[in-house]
Amino acid sequence: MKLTPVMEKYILHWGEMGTRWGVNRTVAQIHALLFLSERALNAEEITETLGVARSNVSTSIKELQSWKLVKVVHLLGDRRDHFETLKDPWELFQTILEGRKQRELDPTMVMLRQCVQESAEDKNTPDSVKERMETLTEFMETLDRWHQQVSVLPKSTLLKLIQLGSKVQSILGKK
Amino acid sequence: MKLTPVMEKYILHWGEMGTRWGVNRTVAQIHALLFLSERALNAEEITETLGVARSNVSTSIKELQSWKLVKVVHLLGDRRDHFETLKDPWELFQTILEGRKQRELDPTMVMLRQCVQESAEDKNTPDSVKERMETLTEFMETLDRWHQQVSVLPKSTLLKLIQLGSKVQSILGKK
DNA sequence: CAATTGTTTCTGTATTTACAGAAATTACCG
DNA sequence: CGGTAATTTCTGTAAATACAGAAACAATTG
Repeated sequence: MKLTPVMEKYILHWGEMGTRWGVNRTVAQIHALLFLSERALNAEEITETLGVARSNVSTSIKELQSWKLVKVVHLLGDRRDHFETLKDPWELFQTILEGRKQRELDPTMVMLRQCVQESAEDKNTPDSVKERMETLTEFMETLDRWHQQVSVLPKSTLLKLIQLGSKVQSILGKK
Repeated sequence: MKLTPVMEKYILHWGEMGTRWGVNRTVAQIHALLFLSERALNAEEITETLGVARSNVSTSIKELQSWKLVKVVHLLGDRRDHFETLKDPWELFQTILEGRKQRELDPTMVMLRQCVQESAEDKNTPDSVKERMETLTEFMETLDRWHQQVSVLPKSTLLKLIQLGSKVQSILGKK
């Protein structure tokens, strides 16, 4: 696939940011490429366009699939896998948020619950520590419940909520 | 500072997760330690408790300060800096969110605006690509405005909003 | 204005992560 | 059931990151 300078700029930047987002450069670059591409691309095309090893593309796509950001499609008369990504920014955002929650929050919530449990019958751990762990656990669980409920709302509702901005305050006040 | 097994577990886990959160182990461990600690700790105490090099503590604290997660306090009759962190989960969450936005979103928004500008008078870049970049830019700017407005709302309002969960839908409907 | 105490920056090493190229595996076709 | 195309896994190397210990720097006090 041929890239114009702007496209190249976009892909390179996305790649740089990838490391900050918790994925490696190639993973992020592939995502950027697929995001800009009008059609699904096969591994070979990705390899050539980005100038990375074929194996690297394979591994990176698996990673993107684990994030549910890329899916396979097939074209009639072509044996090769073709890949495409979500094009809608909102869906993209939700998917990434979900992935990050799973990787960055869920394990901690498990650990916190264990800590709260274990510390219950623990005479040595100061009460202040126990309390702090409990407060944090509860906060994260509240946040989690909120996320669960909100994530299933229709996109239009969420968009409305976001457009509302700080005006939610008045609406909440009335409640 | 003496650690009980639960505290150790918490700190070690926090350290492991740190890498996923975009900071290194020591940075995250120090944050965990300060979060559990009842009083502000000096660098020496942190060094001993965590068993890391003094210099490492110094660098890590600077990093935590750049996140606005740690601040210095002084005790009467003690020349040494003492460090403490936010204890309120909600404030913690907001601060981390703010830091991540700055590091992970703001640079991309700058880049996107440039791309949109540059592609305006660009004959080679396909329209579909331009449109996709524009849509993404607008989405991120909407999200950004929302964040700006919401971040200044009082904690109580936000907590109310979160407790509400999917019930916002009915309230929005009425609007 | 030495001596002491506290803090930061520098330097080299160890660890981790990313990735290319080769080898192996799998799927498909005549 | 060979043969070929497509994909994945393996292996070694390169690059990036984390960190200890040393050196340098700064501030405070008698």
